[in-house]
Amino acid sequence: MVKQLDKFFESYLKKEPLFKDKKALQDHFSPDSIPHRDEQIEQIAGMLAPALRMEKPSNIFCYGKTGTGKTVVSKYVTDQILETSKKKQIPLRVAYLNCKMKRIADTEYRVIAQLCNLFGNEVPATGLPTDEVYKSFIQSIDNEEKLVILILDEIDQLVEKAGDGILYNLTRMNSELKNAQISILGISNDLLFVDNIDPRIKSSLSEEELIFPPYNALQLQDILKERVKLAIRSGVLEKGVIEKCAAYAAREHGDARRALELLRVAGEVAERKNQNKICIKHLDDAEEKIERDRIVDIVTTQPKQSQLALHSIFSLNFSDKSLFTGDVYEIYKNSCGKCGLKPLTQRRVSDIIAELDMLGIINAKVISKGRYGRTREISLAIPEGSVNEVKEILIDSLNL
DNA sequence: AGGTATTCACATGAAACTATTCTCTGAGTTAGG
DNA sequence: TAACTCAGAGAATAGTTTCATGTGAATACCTGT
Repeated sequence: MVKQLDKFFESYLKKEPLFKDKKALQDHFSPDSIPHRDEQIEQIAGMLAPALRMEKPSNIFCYGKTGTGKTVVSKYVTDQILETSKKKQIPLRVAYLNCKMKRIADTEYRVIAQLCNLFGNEVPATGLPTDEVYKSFIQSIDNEEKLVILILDEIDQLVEKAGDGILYNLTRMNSELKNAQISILGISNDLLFVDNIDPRIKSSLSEEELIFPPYNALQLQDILKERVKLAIRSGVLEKGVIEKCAAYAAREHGDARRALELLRVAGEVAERKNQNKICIKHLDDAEEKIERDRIVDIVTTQPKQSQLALHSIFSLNFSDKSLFTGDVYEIYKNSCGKCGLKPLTQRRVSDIIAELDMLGIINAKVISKGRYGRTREISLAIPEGSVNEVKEILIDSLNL
């Protein structure tokens, strides 16, 4: 056994790796060139350029679906402008904040606290009144004349969770600042986002708007080719893989991130299977694996109560009859005792079911059964193959 | 038959509560001068 | 007297509970032919 393993590792090392630099296919990689986004780059650059003359740039707002290059472009442009400003000794600062980061920057307090920390003013994670943190933030940037460009990524998530008060306060902050000035560059995945915020905020926040259209298959190919050059050893890719990969991703509203992930996972699959080529078949495997991983990840990270609710749904799903909230709640209540959880109210379970629907684990559609009331019709939304795996996870985690 | 009214079984919203984590403050305590 | 400790008051936040209100269409109930 040991000898075999020994051999395995040795042959692993001897083998030519498929990847040259896997980083180039990963999420946070910032490429040197961004194909098919010249227009947006130019526009943002133009909008931010006044900063180099110490004039406050307009607030900018970028929309576009996921994986259309909003973040990459923003980072790229701000990096460049930062470099220039350094050369010319212009006091310009850029702060990037992803508002989706759980427990880091997803509430008003935490966003401001993060900003404080970014500007070197340590602020505790809790215990302080919010306006105290604002004061601290103002103090930390207003000590000298400078411009601050604030990139708020996934700003829609933030507003959804914490309301639009932050945006109001941030836009208003400029009038309180004596020396420094803040410009906001908001990035949103939700195209309808601005319609739901206070018009006053809207007008001050999106003085300039920018739309990132989805990539089409050809453009995705260009992006992939670009990255493949950096990431994968030449000759490893079978012909047609890039095309297929781009086609897959184009089908899903032109998401470049998805395309890159798909290619990376395909490579990993091929590597694990000990093959020296990445071929089209691996793409299918990759797609499956990504989906499976996503589900497993979601399920394992759910809180116990949600897991139990999910388990109840699973145990009822055998019968082909449609499944309603009431049924699930009954089973749920009964199972609570078994694994020592305090049963929640139906109100809460109803919300949990809605959450599970949002996560794409189940389908829960609100229907009216006329005389027999209104409820959610629930069914599973995960592929047959994963059902058992998920069940195992649930049983394990709830020790049923 | 055709039209209106009921009614069910939850959905959906808002507000209030609970528990946890953490800061700040000031009273009381301690140790050293 | 300065330094330290420790309890209590406040905050932020997540996760719920409580209370109130909303809702779509299958039935029940009329109505007039």
